[in-house]
Amino acid sequence: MKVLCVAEKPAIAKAVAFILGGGRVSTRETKVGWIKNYDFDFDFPQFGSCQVTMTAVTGHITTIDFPENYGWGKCDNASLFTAPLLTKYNGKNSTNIAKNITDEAARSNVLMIWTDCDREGEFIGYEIMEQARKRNPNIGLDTTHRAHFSHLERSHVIHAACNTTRLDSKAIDAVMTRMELDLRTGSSFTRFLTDLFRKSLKLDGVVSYGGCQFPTLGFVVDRYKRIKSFKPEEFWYLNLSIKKKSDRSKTGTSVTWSRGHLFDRLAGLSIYQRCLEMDAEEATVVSVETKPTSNWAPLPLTTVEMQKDCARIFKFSAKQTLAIAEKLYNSGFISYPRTETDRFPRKMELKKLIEKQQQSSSWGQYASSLLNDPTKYRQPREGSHDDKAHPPIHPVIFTSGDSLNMNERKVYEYIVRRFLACCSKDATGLRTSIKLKWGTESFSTSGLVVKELNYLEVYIYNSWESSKTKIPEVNPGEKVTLTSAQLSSGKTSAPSPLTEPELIALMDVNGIGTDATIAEHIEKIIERSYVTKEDQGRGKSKTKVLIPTELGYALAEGFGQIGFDSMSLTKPFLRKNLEVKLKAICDGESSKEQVLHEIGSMYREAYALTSRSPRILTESYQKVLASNA
DNA sequence: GCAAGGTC
Repeated sequence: MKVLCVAEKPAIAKAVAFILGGGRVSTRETKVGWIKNYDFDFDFPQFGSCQVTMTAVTGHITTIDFPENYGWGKCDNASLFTAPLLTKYNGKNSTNIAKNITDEAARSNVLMIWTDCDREGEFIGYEIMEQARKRNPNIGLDTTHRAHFSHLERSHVIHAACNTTRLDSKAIDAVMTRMELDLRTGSSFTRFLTDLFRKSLKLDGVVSYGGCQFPTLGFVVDRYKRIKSFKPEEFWYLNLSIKKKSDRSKTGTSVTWSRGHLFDRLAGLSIYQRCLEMDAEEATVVSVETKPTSNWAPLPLTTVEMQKDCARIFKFSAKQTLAIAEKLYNSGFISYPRTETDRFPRKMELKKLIEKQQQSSSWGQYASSLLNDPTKYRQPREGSHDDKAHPPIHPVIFTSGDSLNMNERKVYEYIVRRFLACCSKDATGLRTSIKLKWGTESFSTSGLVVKELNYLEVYIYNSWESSKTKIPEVNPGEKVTLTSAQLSSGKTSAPSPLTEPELIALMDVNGIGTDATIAEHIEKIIERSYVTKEDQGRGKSKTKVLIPTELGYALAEGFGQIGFDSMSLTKPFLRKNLEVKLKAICDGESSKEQVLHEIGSMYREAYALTSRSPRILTESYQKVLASNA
């Protein structure tokens, strides 16, 4: 028997081949430099002793498009909602990648899919099968084997090889549905918008619509509008400071009013006067409580967390961070950088990874202490996300960083420190809380004493410090002197423009894009001149913020005025709705045809509305220009 | 010249 195994990426093919081949693997080159064919023997319980070839693709092999006669300007845009679709190779290497599969499959009896165990992986498996059956008619959905694995631990991989199932046709249908809807809606609206803004407003460049681009823009515009419409409000609060009676110093400890802020000055004033009348000199300690507290070590690292942190710590864009992480991955220094998983598989040998970091002159000692001191190490916390395809991001081998540039070194160091931190105990401290009563009002203050830094010793990006000003040592029932008691006022301040980490977080929770694409969508709306990135603040507090351009603002406002059942294209609901329906397909609760019809007709209606009243969009733009003039 | 999803 001859078995052809195909993985989603070359690194997986190599790793699986060397595990199954037990080290006896011969390598053949292909026409595509980075893809190799690995030959070895393996005993599958399903087929007995087999000759195996393991190879890979690099993600999707094919993509969908419209036929020639539906090109830009050659047809009515609305016809794109019903136009026929064709499948074509995705980029110039795909032809050779596909041919390698076809050739190898022609000489094999069995096809076994080793793509990532997620929705897209299932579809890539289907694409591989389609190439394989071209010269091997025995291969089909009901004969193709599917290995299920989520990491590359040896016994897990062998178990996957021996316990194959079939490709999941529901997941394949869900991906087909997504692809078709994205293409039809994206092309129709993009052609319409581009032509409209070119003709009536002489605007250059492409004005694109994409189901992820627009909600991303919407988040930026939303924040901008909140800032624009912000009106500061005055508020009042009791501003109280106290000190122990025996304390001779003049300064007191400021305590926080339980009512927070009052927006009614007279109400504040009457409370203030009542308290003054009751006691203008002292307040009473109600309770003093000292409790152990902890500052939690971080969860295992996901792509989105890495991007948010690198933006916060190093001011890198999400795209820059991912590009650097990809380079570190391709050099073998870190694990696969695109993952949603924030829990390590229980069986994974984390201590072996820590061992490799002992040679570092910066964090090596800490790594050693985790291994040698049993009170230091702990199994990482487990988050609630698991993409069933990749483990959390972690360092694979140590590098001194000699072959890396400065930014690559920073990201590598961050990934190592994050990994060591999540294998560490939480930081611990003692928090003392004091509750006081002055007149009718309650106040509180608290102080922190850090006891053990633990993970913070290695995770230098977070700080948790003992309170600078010591809180007074008082007892319940004790009277304390008021060093000041005033009714103070302040003004609410406007929200800040959206930062990239905030945008990433919004996209993540609203299901806009994936770990691999969030950075691209942000980049895309900048490239389209819908938003710009601007520096805000100076020195250490300098951050980059996202501001909508006139065009971006006008698009969001214009589409907001066109009511599609209150489902504006710039809001995340439509995309979320699509995701929910795709999941329904995967769960067998809906079908490809049903979802294509439901969502497709919604977009067709939206397109009809928009194309019937193009002036809403152009006038929205002119209005923005006029108001900024 | 259009989308979003993989990956190099």
